[in-house]
Amino acid sequence: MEKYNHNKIEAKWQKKWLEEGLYKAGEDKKKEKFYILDMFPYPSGAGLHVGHPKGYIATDIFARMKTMQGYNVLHPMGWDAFGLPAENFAIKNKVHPRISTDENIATFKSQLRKLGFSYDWDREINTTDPKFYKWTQWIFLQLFKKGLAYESHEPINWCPSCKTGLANEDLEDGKCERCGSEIEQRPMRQWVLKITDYADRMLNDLEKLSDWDNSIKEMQKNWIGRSKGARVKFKIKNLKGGNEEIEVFTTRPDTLFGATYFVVSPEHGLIERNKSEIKNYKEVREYIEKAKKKTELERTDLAKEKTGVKIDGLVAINPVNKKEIPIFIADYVMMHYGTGAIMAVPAHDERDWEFAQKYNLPIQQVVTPNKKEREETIKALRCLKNLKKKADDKEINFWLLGGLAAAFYVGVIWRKHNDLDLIIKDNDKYDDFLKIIENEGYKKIKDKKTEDGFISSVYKNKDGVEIDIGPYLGISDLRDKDFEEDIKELEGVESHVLSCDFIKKIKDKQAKSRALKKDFLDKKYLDGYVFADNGIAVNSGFLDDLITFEAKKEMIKWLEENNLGKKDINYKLKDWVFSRQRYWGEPIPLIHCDNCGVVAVPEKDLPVELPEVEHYEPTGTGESPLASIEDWVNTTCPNCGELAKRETNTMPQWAGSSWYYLRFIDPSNDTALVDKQKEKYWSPVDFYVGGAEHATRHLIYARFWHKFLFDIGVVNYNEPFKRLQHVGIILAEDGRKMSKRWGNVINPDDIVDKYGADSMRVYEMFMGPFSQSTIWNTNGLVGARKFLDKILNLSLNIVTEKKDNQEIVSLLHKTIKKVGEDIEDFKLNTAVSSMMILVNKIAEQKEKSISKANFKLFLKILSPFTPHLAEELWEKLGNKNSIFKTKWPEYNSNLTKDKTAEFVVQVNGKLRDRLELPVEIDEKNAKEEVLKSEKIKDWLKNKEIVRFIFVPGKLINIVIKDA
RNA sequence: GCUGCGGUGGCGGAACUGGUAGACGCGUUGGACUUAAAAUCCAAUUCCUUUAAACUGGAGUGGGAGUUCGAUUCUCCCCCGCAGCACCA
Repeated sequence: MEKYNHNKIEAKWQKKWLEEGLYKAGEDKKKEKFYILDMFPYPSGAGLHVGHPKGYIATDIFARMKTMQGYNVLHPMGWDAFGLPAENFAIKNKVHPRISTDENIATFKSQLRKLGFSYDWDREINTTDPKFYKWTQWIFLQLFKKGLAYESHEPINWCPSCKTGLANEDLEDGKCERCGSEIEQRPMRQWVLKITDYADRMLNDLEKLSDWDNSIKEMQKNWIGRSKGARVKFKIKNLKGGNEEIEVFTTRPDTLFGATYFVVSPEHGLIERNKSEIKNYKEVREYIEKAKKKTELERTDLAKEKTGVKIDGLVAINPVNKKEIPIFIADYVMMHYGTGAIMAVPAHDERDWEFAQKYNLPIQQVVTPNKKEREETIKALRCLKNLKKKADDKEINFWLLGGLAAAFYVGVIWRKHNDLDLIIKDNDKYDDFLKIIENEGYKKIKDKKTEDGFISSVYKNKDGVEIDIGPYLGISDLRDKDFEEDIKELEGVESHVLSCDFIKKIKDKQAKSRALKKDFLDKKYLDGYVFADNGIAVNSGFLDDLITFEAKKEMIKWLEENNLGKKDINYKLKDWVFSRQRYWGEPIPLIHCDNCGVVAVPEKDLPVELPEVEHYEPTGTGESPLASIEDWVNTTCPNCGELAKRETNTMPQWAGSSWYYLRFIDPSNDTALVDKQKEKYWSPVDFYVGGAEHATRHLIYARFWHKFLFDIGVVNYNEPFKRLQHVGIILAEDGRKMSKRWGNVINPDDIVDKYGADSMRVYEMFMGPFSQSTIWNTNGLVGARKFLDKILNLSLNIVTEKKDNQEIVSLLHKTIKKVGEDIEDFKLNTAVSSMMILVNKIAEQKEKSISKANFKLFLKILSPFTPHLAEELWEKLGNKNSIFKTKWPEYNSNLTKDKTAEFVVQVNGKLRDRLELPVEIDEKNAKEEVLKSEKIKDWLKNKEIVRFIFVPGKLINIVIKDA
C-alpha cells in the first residue's frame, strides 16, 4: 500500500500552483465577482500559532468553492505592520522597525504558504509601505479639508508606559490595551477625527447589515450608545450676583421639577472660573486633587461610596421652578460624558439618591407608579380600533390599547386571508374577546415570538385560518427609546376612553414577569424610594398626570419655548483621538506655519515619508521622536513659503486598516487610491471574516472612513463589508489562550510537518461551530488525518467501469448538496462530517470501492478542504488540468430523494416500532400497514384509537385510550 | 447592573419549519494482527432495570412549570457559564 506522504505532495503542489499563477484574480467583467477577505494580520515577532489560520482556512475553502462555481474571486492578503511591538523591539535591540517588520512578514508568509492558501500574492499590501501610506495620508488630508480632523487640547487618555495618547477604543477596563498600564488623563495637543458626525449613520445603517453577526452589531450599538434626551440650561449665581449658564444633558427632562441639587465633575471649568467666589475653595481644591490621583478604575468602581464637596458660594437655579439649589463637586460625574455637569434628581436616579442620602439632600418625588394616580390617568389612555391593512397578506389588525398608568398594553389581532368583523370597544372585554374568538371555532395552537420580541398566541380554526392575538407592546415598552415611533403609528385612529384595570389581566398572564414585580408590585417603590422607571408625573406643575413619554415631550417643548434648553441626542462614542507620540506610524501630513496656521501638505508631495532616526524612544513630552530630526521637521510653508515646521505626531495603528481592503482592488495605482471602475466592479467586500475583538475598534473605524469616502465620491457603496462572520478563537489544551507567556503555543509548522497541512485544515474546520471558541486537541487532529488516509486507500480501489450501488450514489448526491450548502452557511464542521459519513459508507461495502466518475465528483467537493491531496489524487486519475479549474458539481435532485423511508411509529407519542414504507404513501395506506405490525397490535389491545396522526414520509402516531 | 450568546454522553459536538436525541470525531473497553509494542482493522460505548446473552421496560438535552398526539426545538419563571459595556446622567 502506498503511504500518504503529505510532505512530498504538499510541497509539490504549492510549487506548481505558484508557477502556474493559479490564484491570480482577473478583471473578467463578464463573470460575477466575489470579494472574500480575511482581517489582515499584524506580523508579530512570535509568528503564527495554530489558532491564527482558522479563519484563513475557512475563507480559503469558501474562495475555492466560489471559484469552481464560476465566480471571479478576489481573495488577497496583506500586512497591518505599523504598531508598537515592532517599535519596542527596535528600542530594545537597536534594529530599525523596517527590518524587523520585513523579517516578521517573511516568517508569516512562509507559514501561510505551507497551509496552501489560494491568495493572490500579486496584490499583497503592507501598511508601512510609503506607496500604501501615501493614500492613508491622502484620506487624512481629505478629512482635514472637510473639517473632520481638528486640533484639540482637551485632556485625553495617556499611557505612561507607552508614552502616548490613546483613543477610547484603545482602553480595556481603563487600562492600556497594549501594555496593561493604568491610564492617566492628560491635557495635550492632539489631532482628533470627528467620528461623532457619523454616529447616527453608523447606528442606523447597522440595521441594513443583515448578514452581520448579531453579536457584533450589538456591540457596536452599545459602543455608539445613543441616548435621546434634552439639554437644559441652569443659571449659576455667585455671591456677588454674577451669572453664568451651564448646560446639562438628561434623558429624563420630565423629572426637572425633581432636580434638588446640581453636580459638576472635578474637571469642570466652573470651579476655576469662580475661584474667588467660592468660600471653601481650599476644600474644593483638595477634593479635585484627590480625584485626579485616582485612577479611572478606582473612580468608576461601583462598589465605592459616593463622595463630594458642596461648593459654598455658588447656587444653581432650577429653570423650571426658579428654586435655588446647591451645587456639588463629585467624582461620580464624569467629564467625558454629556457636559460634565448634571441635574440631580435623587427621587428617580439611583446614584443621585445614594448621594442625597449621604449628604442629607432633599428628595422630591415627581414620578409615581402609584395606583391612585394610575387610575386617574387611565382616563388618558385610549383604546384603539385600528383597521390597518398590511400590503402583503391582506391582514387586518385590531389594536387594543389599554393600560396601566405606567404601561401600555396593546393587543394586536390579525387574521389572514379573511375579513374579521369584530370591533373591540373596551379592553376590559379582553376575556370576552377571547371567548368570541373561541366561539368562532378558534383554538390556540401555539405561542410565538413576534419580530419585536413579544409573545403572541396563534389561534386556528377548522378551516386552517390562523389569527394571532397578543400583546404588541408589553410592559417594558414605555422604557423603550423608540416608543415614540410606535405611538405615532397609533395616532390618528379613532379612540375612546376606557375604564379597566389591566393589572389583573397582566397578573394572570405574566404574574412572574420581572418588569411587573419591580415596577408595580414591589412595595419599596410605592414608598418614595428610588423609582427610576417610567410612570406618571406628579408634583410637576404643567406636567402633572402625564405619562413619562408625554411628559418628556411637553417639557422639551416648554424648554424650547422659553429658550432654556432643547431636544438633544448624546453619544457614548467619542471623537477619535488620532495622534500618537510615537515613531512607527504614518506621519500626519500637516505643516505648522506662523503666518498661515495649520496647512495641509500638498497632495503632490505625498507621501510624507518617515525619516530615519537614531533613537526610537518616545520622548514622553507629548512630542514624537520625529521632533528631534531638524532637517525633517523644518520645512517651508506651501502657502506663504516662509519657514515652517512639520507636524510630528504619527497616526494610530488603526489608520491603515481602516481602508486597506480598498487597496487590494487596485494595489499599485499611483494616481488614485483606487481606480473608480475597478472599485465599482469589486466593491464592496462580499464576505469578511475575522476576530470579534475588532467589533468596536477596526470595524467602527473602517465603517466611518468608508462612509466618508462614499461622501467624497471615492467609493460607490456606503458600507464596506456586506457579510461579516466572526471567528472563534482556538484555546490551548490547558484551556487558556495560546501565548508565549503560558508556554502553551502550538506552532502550525510542526503540525504541518507531522500531519500535513490538509489534516490541519480539516481538523480546524471539524472542531466545532466556526464562531465558537474551542480547545485544541492533537488527538482530534489524528482523527482528521485518519479520514484522509481512508480517502487515499479508497483512491487505490477505484474501478473505471462500475455501476455503483444505488444507495451510495444517492448518498453521494446528498453529500454534494449538503457540503455546498454548509460551506455557503459557514457550517464547515458538518460539511466535514457529512463527507466522513460518505467515505465510511463506501468503505463499509464489501468491495470497498467506487466508480471513477463518482469518485471524481467526491474529490471536487473535498478539494476546497484538502487542496493538496485532492489535486494529487485528481492527477493520479489521469487529469492534466488542476481540479480547481473544474466546475463545482451539481447534485441530481432526483437522486437525493429516497424511494422508501423508515417511518417512526409512535403510540401516544412513544416510539414503538419502525416500518420501511414508500415515501409517497398516503395516510390511508400507511394506517393499513401500521395496523399489520405485530408490535403495534400488542399496544392496541383493549384500547380505542382516538386519533391517527400522519406526517408524510416520516412518522405515524396513534393516540389511544382505554376502551 | 445592562446587552448579547450559550447550557445535550467521559470529551468536542450533531439534530431541517416541533416528529427516531446523541450523527461525525476523540477517548475508553473488548477482540484480530504481532514475540511484543506502536500503527491498522473489527465490535461495543447516555443512564437505570433485567439477563448467561438478548429481548423488554423506564428515565434522560441546566432546574421547575406550561402548550401539544408529540418539545433539545415554542412560552413563562429560576439557576449556571461565556463575551462586551459599565457611576452613560
